[in-house]
Amino acid sequence: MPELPEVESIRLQLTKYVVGHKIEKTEINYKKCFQGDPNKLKQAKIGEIRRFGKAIVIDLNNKLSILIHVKMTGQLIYRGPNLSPAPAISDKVKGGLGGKHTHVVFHLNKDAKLFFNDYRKFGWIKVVKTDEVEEDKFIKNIGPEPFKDLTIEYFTKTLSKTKRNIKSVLMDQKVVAGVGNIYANDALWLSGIHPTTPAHKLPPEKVKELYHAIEQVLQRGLADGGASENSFVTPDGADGNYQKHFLAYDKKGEKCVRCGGIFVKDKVGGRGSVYCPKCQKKY
DNA sequence: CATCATACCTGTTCGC
DNA sequence: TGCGAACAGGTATGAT
Repeated sequence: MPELPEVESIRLQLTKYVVGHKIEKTEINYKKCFQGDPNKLKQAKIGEIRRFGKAIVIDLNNKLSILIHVKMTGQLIYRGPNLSPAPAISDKVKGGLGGKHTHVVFHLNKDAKLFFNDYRKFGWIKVVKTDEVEEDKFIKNIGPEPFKDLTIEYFTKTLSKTKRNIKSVLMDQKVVAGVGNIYANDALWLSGIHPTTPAHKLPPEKVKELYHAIEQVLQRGLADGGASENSFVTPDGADGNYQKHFLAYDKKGEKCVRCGGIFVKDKVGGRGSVYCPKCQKKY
């Protein structure tokens, strides 16, 4: 569920469902994904839910916070009285809730539960002091947030300083927080830029177009509640909708609606990249 | 220092 | 159909 719109959808739903609940017990079935002392969470009340790039932060009323990164296939799913009627669990939740891919269960008061599922086991949860969230090694490395502190000036300056291909730069969390493979593919298509273009070769007007394209595709993803192409589900257990509106991602072999070219898929920066070779220009 | 390749896992899809 | 290879939305780490 990984990118900004997906994680923000998680944050919004968690804010609706788990804020105010108390953690009664933390059940850990896969120790490697959990850092910190789960016993310290006992009886803590859940306060604000924050997001830093693709990371979720759950603040508790005992000066501790729970940091969560779902990586590619992690899922946070709430079942309890704040969700009624609860939608059916999507079949993307492999093994269901409490099955072999459920690594952590936060047992909350009022018979509620928050499940952490992750069949690929890349995701992690850690307990840190709320005061020290911003100093956390992972959080500290996250760059400016789109719609907040990502400015065109900073973006232009950063791109001018690197020779890496623009696709890798977009997915670099230090450059822009929250952009991953789907939205990088779509933003590059929207701005008509070839993914292997060296970042520093982009003319200023193209950088500007790309900047706006990033915000546009993220905005669309947010409006759709994220993309459920693979394993993403929202905490109510349902799917998002952005997968119905992909611009380039997952369109290999299909016709480009802008120029009629055929989308191709290459590996760029170690990841699959879909683009239209006819109208996405390399600089 | 900057950049690239690989590893971490398991489930699904692709190609012969 | 069957079976192995390649791949999947991310990031840390080690190599170059």
